[in-house]
Amino acid sequence: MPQIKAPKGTRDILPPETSAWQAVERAFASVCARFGYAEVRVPTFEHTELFQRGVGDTTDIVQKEMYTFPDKGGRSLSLRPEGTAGVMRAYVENGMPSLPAPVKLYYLISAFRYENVQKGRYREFHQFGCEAVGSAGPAIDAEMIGLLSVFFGELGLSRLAVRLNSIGCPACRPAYHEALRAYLRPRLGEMCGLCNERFDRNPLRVLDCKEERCQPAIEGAPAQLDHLCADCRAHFDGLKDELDRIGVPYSVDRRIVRGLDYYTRTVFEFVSENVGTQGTICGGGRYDGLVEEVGGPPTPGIGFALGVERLLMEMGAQGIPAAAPATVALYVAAVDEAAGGAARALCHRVRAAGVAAEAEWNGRGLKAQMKAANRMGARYVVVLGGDELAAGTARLKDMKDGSEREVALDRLPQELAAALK
RNA sequence: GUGGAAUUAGUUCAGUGGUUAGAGCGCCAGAUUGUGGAUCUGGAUGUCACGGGUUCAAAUCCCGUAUUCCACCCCA
Repeated sequence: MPQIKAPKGTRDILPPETSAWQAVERAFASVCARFGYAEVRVPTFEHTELFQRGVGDTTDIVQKEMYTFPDKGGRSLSLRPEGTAGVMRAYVENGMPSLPAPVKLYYLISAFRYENVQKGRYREFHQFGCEAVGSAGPAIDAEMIGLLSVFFGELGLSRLAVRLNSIGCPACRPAYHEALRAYLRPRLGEMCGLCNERFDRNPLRVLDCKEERCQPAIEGAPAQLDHLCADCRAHFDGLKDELDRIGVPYSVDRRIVRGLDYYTRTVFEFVSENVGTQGTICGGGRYDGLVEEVGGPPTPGIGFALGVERLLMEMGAQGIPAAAPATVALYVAAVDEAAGGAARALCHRVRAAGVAAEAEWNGRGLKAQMKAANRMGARYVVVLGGDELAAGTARLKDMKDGSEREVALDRLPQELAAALK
C-alpha cells in the first residue's frame, strides 16, 4: 500500500514534544485564570459568512486563504482562519452581552489558512487567545498587554518587544486615508508594483512594504497616529499611561498595521527576531465594531492571538529547556514469566494508589527490563522472582545510587509514597 | 500564486553511471546461569519520495508530480 502522509502544512506533535505543549498550555491557563479570563470552546468550522463579515471580505485571509467547502446540506462552511470571529459569534448567540461587562474569555485552538509553508507558518497552526468584551476604555487594553507580559515572563522569555500603535476609528480613518493617498500619489512612480496595487485596495498596506525602493516614501508618509481624532488620541495616551503604571515597557511603532479588517484604535504586537521573518509571536488589538458586525449590540472589545508554534520556537531560541515528560517512580521487573503476572499485578496496585509505575509487557529478560527502567528514568526498581513471592518481601532499588532496601510487598505503595517525598 | 534548495534505515547523514547501498545514534540480543548507566561483540530494518525517460547498466543523468525547508506575499 502506498504510504499516506500528513497533508501539506500540517504536522504531528509527538512525545516528548507534547510535554512542552502541555507546559505552555498549563501556564497560559494559569495566567488567564488569575486575570479573570474563563475558557471557551467554540466550533472548528463556522458559516463562511461569519468570516466574510467578521474578518473582512477584502482581507487576504478571506479572499485566498480560507478552507471553504460546501457540506451535504448545501451550506458554505469554512475552517476558522482565526479565533476572534467565532468567539464573538458565540458571545452574541449565547446572550453574553447581558452579562456583567467586561466578559473575559480565553481559548486554545488550532486555525487553518491555505498558504505556502515556511518558517513559523503552517496551514494548521495553534493559537492561544483572549477576548475582553464590553469595556471601551484603555485600561482593559493595558490589562491584556499586562497579562501577556506576565505570561511570557513566567515562561522565562525575555527580549520580547511590545510594539504599540493606534489605527484610529471610523471617525478619523477616512480623513487619514485621504491624507495618505494625497501623499503617496505623486510618489507612486518610484514605488514597487505591489505598492501601486495596494494604493488602490488598501493604502495602509503600503506602510508595511519591505521593498528597498519604497522605503524613502514610507519614511516620510503621514501616520494614522498623527491623524487621530480627539477620542482616539485620548484612548492611546490613556493606554500609554496605564502601561507605565503597571510597568510594562513598550515602543510606539506607527507602522504596525493588522491584516484583519475589524481592528480599531489600539493594535499591538509582541515581536522577536528568532522566528525568521515571522517575528510576530503575538498580535492583537481593539475591535469596537465587530460584535455589531456579527449581529450583536454595539459593543467594544479587544483581544489577541498568540502563535503557539512561534512561541515554542522562541523559547528554544532563547535556550529555555523544553518541559520533559513525567518520569516513572517505580519499575516492577520480573525475573521470568512465572513472576510476570505478579509483577503486572503489583504495578497495577501501585498505579491505583496514585504512583506512576511501569512493568514489562513483551516478556523480555531481566537485563532488558533494567535497561528499560533506566532509560525511562524510573526512580526505583523492584525485582520480583520466586524468592520474593514466597517471602512476600522484595528489595526496593534506588536507581540514583544503586542502594537497595527490603520492603514488604503489601506495603510497597505506602513505602514508595514516603520514599518519594 | 511566484522563486531557490532539498528528499537514501526509526533518526541524522555519507554515497555524482558499474558487484548483494553504508556510517553514527537508536532498537534487539549477548559478554558464564536473577540487576541499569560505561565498554565490547553480534543482529534486524531500506520499493534510495512517487511516476516516466536516457543507458548494456541509474540512488547517481533528464522530465513531471508530491512533500519538506527557505524567501516573496501575508500573517499567529
